[in-house]
Amino acid sequence: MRTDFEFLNFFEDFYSKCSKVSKRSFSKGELITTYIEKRNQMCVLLSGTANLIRYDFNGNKTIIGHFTKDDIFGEVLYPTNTNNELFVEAKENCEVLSFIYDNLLAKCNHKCKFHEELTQKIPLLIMNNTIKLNTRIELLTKKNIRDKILTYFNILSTKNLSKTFRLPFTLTDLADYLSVDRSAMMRELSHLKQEGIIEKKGNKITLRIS
Amino acid sequence: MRTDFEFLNFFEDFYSKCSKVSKRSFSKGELITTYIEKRNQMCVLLSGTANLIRYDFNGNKTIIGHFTKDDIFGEVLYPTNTNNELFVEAKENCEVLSFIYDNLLAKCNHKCKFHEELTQKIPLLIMNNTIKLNTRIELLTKKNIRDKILTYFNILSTKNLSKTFRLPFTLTDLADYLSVDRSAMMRELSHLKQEGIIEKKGNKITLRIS
DNA sequence: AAAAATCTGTTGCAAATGCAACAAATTTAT
DNA sequence: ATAAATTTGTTGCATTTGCAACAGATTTTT
Repeated sequence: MRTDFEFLNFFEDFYSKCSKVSKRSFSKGELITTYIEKRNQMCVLLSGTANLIRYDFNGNKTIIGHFTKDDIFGEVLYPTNTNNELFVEAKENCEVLSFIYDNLLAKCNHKCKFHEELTQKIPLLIMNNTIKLNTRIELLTKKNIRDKILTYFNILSTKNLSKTFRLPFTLTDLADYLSVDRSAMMRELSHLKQEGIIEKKGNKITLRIS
Repeated sequence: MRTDFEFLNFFEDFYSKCSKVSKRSFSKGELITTYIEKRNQMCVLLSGTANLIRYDFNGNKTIIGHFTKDDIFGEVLYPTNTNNELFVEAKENCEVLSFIYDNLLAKCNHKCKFHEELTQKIPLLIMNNTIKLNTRIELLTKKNIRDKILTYFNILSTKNLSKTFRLPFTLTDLADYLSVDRSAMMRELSHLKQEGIIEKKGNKITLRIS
């Protein structure tokens, strides 16, 4: 459970007072929203985890995004010029705030405090989202699996101020996140272990060489 | 030259009136900024093009980002937890607006109109940036070069409302953008031409099959 | 507590990709 | 107008990767 951004907690208290924002709960496996309709929807994930999933023409499933607390998603953040079908699916039970972005920016007829605060916080939310996207791009642009893994581990290590850290993903999800074949990633992890570059016990990793 | 976002033109008129924002010009090849210092800098590219470049431990150069008019960049948008050296380099002559993000949000002591408008427009700028990043991620998560190329061409085709469109990159830059080896991409382009899926004359591409 | 589902770990093999190196074409600088 | 630099296009080869198919371990559900 992440605790680095607590600023969203006020949602709990105020959400019911604003007519332009709705809060809903979803059970594991449920469809939260699609990116098919063009309506400028934006969502904020208050709790739980969810995946942004793409099914391409061959029916291949890819996890393009993985959302946790305080993450934003919704078709307003996504270009409409791709022909894919995009779905957001609850991976665990979720609470989700959703609204139409343009409506939110227009002034709320109730002048509610919640509305005002949410509007103010949106840039920060988008900013955090941007940082996440940039991180992901940095990883995805690495040319081989080894570099993707090591770069990602370095990021976790730096974040945790320690050479030892806990993986926030299952290995299956990690392969999706790095957009590589799982077995190929496992093979590379084995090599890294054999070469003494990393140690791995359960989901605890230790970097032996920076 | 892009014309889809004209809202930044007002910068020309007002920038000199706000002490918190500076405007500078850079010649082709010049270093615009680095992402090394932590100071929450944000920049807006008013004209020209620039690249975000990473040099990794091996000295390999990768273009992680390509900026055109109205794009934003700066270390405030980028996580500080990677050990890379990141530079923004002018690819053509550029005009760049730069400011410290936190300072901008604090009220300008001159209450200038420019400051107010810029602050208001920032969410939109970040939003457009997010859309670009999401597009890039969608491309980068494709498993092979052919899919990356075809998806990218589909996006251009949809944007242009035509099966024929002009490549906004040189092929060398396109390979960087898709993060694949240039010669491997050229090989795949040849196959696509041979199979009649695309036609290519200069930088004009025509899709024969959607 | 048992059954079902998911995740981890491994391997052989075919296909895709990156790398290196080069020549021709095109663009930019002098 | 010529020289220099960059881009395009191609190929052979070694390496990396994805795919398929398992078995065992772990987690979740009933």
